[in-house]
Amino acid sequence: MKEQKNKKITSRNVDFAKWYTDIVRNAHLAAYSNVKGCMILEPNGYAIWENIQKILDKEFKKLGHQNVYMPLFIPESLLKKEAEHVEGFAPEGAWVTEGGGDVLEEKMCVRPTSETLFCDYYSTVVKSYRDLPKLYNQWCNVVRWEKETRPFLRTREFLWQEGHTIHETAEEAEKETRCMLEVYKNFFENVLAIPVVTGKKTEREKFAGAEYTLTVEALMYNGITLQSATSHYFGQKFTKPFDITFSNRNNELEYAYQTSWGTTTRMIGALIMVHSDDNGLVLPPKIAPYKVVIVPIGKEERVFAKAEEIHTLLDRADISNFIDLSDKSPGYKFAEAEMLGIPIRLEIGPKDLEKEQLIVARRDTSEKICLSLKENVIDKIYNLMDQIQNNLFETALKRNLEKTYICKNMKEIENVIYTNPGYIKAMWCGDEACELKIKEIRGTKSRCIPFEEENLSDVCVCCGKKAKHMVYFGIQY
RNA sequence: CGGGAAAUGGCUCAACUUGGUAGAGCACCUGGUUUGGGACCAGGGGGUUGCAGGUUCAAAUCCUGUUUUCCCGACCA
Repeated sequence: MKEQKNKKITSRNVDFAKWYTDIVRNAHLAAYSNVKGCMILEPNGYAIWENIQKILDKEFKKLGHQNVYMPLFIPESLLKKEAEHVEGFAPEGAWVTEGGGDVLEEKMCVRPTSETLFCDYYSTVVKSYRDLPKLYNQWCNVVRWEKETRPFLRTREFLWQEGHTIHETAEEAEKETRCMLEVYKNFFENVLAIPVVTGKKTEREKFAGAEYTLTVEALMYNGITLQSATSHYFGQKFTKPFDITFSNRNNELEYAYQTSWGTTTRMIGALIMVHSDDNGLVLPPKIAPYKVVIVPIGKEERVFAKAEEIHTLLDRADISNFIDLSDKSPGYKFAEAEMLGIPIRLEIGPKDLEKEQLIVARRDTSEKICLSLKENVIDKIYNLMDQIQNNLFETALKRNLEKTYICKNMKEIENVIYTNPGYIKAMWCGDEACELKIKEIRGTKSRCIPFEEENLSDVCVCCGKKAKHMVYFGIQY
C-alpha cells in the first residue's frame, strides 16, 4: 500500500492528549486565542453546539421551561450571600474592579454561575404559591479562572445552559432535580450516543451550596471519566439567605424550594474522546451538522447532475448535506470528510452512473457499500444513520463495560488506575477520610453513588469498616 | 499555582551552540493537465522570528521580564 501523504494527526493510542488537540484543530472545531483558556469556537464546533442547543432546548420547553437572560456581572455582596457557595467559587473568580476609568465602589464578579442572580430576582417576584413554580433556563457564557486549561474540557470561559427553578414544595423541587437528570441522560445516550452512569455525588463532590447533586458521568476512550451534566437540589439553602418567601396555601410565609441544572460545551470534548479515531472526528448522525457529504468523481456534467439530484432529494427529506465541489482529488475529499466526522459519504462517478448506483461509505466502520438508485435512497440513508447511531452507542457501551472494574482493596484500585484506568466500582463507608485516601492514588475521585447500588462486599474498600454505599470511582478531566 | 518543555509565513520544521540582510516541505494564488483513498507540471504571493526591554556597530541567535501553548502535579464543569 502506498504510504499516506499529509498524514495529519497523532495516533490515539500513541499520544491521546496530542490526538485530542489534533482533532480539535484539524476538524476546525476551535482555535486558540490570545487569552489563556478562552477559545475561538470555529464554525464546525459552533454548529455542533447549535445542534445541542436546539435539541436540549426543545426538551426543556416540552417540560414547561422558559428561557431568560441574566446579567453578566454579580456584585460582590450578592455573591457572598450564601456562604458555602461563595467559598466554593472564590478561588476561580474573575473580578471587574474598574469601569469607565473609575474604580468601582463595589467590585463585580463575572458570573461563574448564576444562582445568586436568579435568587435575587426570585426574591422580588415570588409572593404567593400562585407564582410558583418558576421554571427558567438561560443559555449563556460563564467564567471560571481555571489554572490548567484544555479546549472544550476545561476553559476559563465556556458556553452552557443553566436551569434555575423554584417550587412550592420540596417534593416538587426534588422531582424536578431528578427529571432534569433524566433529560440529560437521555440526551447523552440517545443523541450523543454516549452511555453514561448516573447517580448522586458524595458530600465532598457536590455543588457548592447544594443539598445534593445528581450527576451524569461519561467514560472516555482512554478510561478517564468526565462529569458531563449535573442537576442540583438546593432545598431552602439559597431561598433563606436570599429571603425568597411566598404565602403558602395556609396563608403562612414559607421559604421556597429550588433546583439548578446545567451542561456545557464540554460535551463536544466528550464527543471527540468517546467516538473519534485516528482519521479524525466521528459524530453521531443525530448531532452532526452535516449528515451526508456527496463527492462527485471526475468532471462529467452528468455526474454533477446526478449529484445535484441526490442533494435535492436529501434536502427534501431534511437530511442536511452538501456536495464537495472543491477542486481536490477524490482521495483528498474522502480524507477531509472523515476528518470532519461526517457520518455518511456518497461517492458518485461515471462507473456508478452506468450501474445506476451510488457508493455509500460509513464514517464509523469505514465500510463501503453499493446502493442501487432503483431502491428508495432516502429510506436507506435514514436506515444507515440509525445503524451508525446505534453502532456508536453500542461500541462505547461495550468499551465502558470492559473498562469497569470491581475493586475490593486499595491495591486493586492502584493496579487498575495505573495500568488500565476506567470506572472502579467499590464499597465505601461514607467517611470523607477514605475518599481523600483514595484520591492519593493519581487523583482518583468518587464519581457518584449510583441509583441502583450493588452489594459488592460488606466492608469499605479503604478502611475495612462497615460499608454504606457502592461508589463509582475514577480519574477525571 | 508548583515542576518541566516550547513559541520562526496557515502547518511541520531549519538557521541559534560560535551574533553579520531568515530557508525548505506542505498549504495558498494563477494557468494548464488530471480525478474511484490525501494528483502532476509551470509560474507566483506571503515572515520586522509571540510580545516588551536590555547588551552590541549589528540580535531569530546572548541577557531580563512577560504572554500563550503542551506535559506532570495541586484546584475545578
